[in-house]
Amino acid sequence: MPDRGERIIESDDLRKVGLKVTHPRMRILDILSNAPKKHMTAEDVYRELLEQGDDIGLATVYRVLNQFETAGIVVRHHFEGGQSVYELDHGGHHDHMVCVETGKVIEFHNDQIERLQREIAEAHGFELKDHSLVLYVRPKRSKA
Amino acid sequence: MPDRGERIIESDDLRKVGLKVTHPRMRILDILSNAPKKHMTAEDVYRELLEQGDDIGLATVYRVLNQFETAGIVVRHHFEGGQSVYELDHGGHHDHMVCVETGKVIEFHNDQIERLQREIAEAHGFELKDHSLVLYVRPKRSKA
DNA sequence: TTGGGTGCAAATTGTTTGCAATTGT
DNA sequence: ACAATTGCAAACAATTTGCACCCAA
Repeated sequence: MPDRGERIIESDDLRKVGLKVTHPRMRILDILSNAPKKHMTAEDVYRELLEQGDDIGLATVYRVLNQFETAGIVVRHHFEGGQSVYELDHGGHHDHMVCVETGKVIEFHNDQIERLQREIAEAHGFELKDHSLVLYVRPKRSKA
Repeated sequence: MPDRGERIIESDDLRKVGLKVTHPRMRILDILSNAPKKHMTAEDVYRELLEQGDDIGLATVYRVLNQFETAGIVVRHHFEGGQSVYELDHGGHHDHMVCVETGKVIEFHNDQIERLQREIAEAHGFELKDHSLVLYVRPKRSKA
């Protein structure tokens, strides 16, 4: 099976963006790559590190995540509820759907919506630089 | 000209939702109704109150805005950049476009996008409860 | 009168930063 | 060796909360 853009990020990717290959950075990359949840808060990552026996400070987690964001290795999202959530940036842009009951995050992409957004911005004399779309959903009731 | 849903919110609206008609609440409603910016942060409202000579605490502004949100009198948005912004809820739903250069906020509504969102949620076995769409734009360059 | 409302200061929450010690290269 | 990186604690920013006093109903 051809890998669908799920390329694993490794040491070279860090060097490439001018970041030294340190233990904390590699561990955080590993967590982000292998964790069951693709979208994690800084605290999530921190707790996971502790559980795996790594003694890395929360401040470092924040610093590293910021550097990764700047380097384009992770994307930061601001869903409702204060904390930022981070996810590895595998390239393909997508939007999110958050289940308000389970908290589960589903990714999706819709070309038509993307195009409409661009058109709307244009129509108002603007150029679309970026956007944020989050659908808050709940499981379709069987009959309730 | 028929008023296009720009109904002014008054004392009765507060009583209706079980909130006493107090000076701070009325003043904040007034600011929200007559301010040049329709989208304000708690600090924006607070500063405006001070400028108008009202001596109302910042904590009260936050408390009142929260009560208003719960009561459905205002809507709270989380654009990029920490602070929450509030705007009077005049009923009609709309999304936002934020100019990353001037900070200006433009409202828009697009039925097609609304419909697509509902369809996407359905297609994933969910029911759309709410959504948040913000376009980050910049003035279309003349030639730069 | 009286329970909700307010101001102020102190407490929280999420995140950033200063600095001395540590570590990749 | 030397600059980059980390850990820890202190600093921050936005928002919330405890409590004694105050005011709308």
